[in-house]
Amino acid sequence: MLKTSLDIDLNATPTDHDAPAQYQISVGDETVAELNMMRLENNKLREMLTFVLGGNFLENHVNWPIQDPEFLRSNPNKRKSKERDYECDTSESTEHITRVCRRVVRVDSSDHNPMAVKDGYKWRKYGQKVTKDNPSPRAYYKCSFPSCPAKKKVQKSVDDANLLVIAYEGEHNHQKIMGIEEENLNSKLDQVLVEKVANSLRRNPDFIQELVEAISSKILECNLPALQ
DNA sequence: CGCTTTTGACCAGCGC
DNA sequence: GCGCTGGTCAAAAGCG
Repeated sequence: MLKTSLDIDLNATPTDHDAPAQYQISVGDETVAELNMMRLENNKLREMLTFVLGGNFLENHVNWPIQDPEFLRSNPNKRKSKERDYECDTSESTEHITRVCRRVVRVDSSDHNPMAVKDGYKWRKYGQKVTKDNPSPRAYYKCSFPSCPAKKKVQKSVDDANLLVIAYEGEHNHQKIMGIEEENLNSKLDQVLVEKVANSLRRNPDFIQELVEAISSKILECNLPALQ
């Protein structure tokens, strides 16, 4: 039976890809040399993929909301009993309730400016306070748009200084001010980056050759048991 | 000059 | 009532 899927284990060491004892077959010296060459090329390809997929290459281009233990701890708003915390809840209620939507944003350790986190709106800082449960000061922002009630609170996470905890309160009564252009620009920059890398790899005959040989050797490797 | 940031003072809710 | 705490105000300073 032929295998049609191709699985590449990037975490595996080169020896992991050596054929298990039950799959080993006797071949001539010339074929053994070719297989060794393929293994070397496979290793090269594996290193290239590890470089592209690993580290901060992709991570630095993404800010993603994640679950943070700090969010899961209850943090009741003691001041105003009518306000209730929502985790991005969009449910309707007849009672006027200020909606609070929290998110955690991972920021680069070299850039701790909360305003570096672009969310599409223009904010004006109106206060800062050191809270009891967190040594990092909490900053208070209001939306700069006239008569817009939206606010946000920004504070570093207790557990990880590279995490910013942002609590949005209230809803914007206007369209995004400046973020649309920036988000489009970032998206276009990412697309351009991906296209450049892809074009660069496509133009590199060595890469194409290595890719073809790696895939063919992998297919060969997978088919060997079936041929037995 | 206009806008933003900083920062101390003030206000209000809650627990004891 | 009092103290603690979080949230807001507003004047001064900073910046482009």
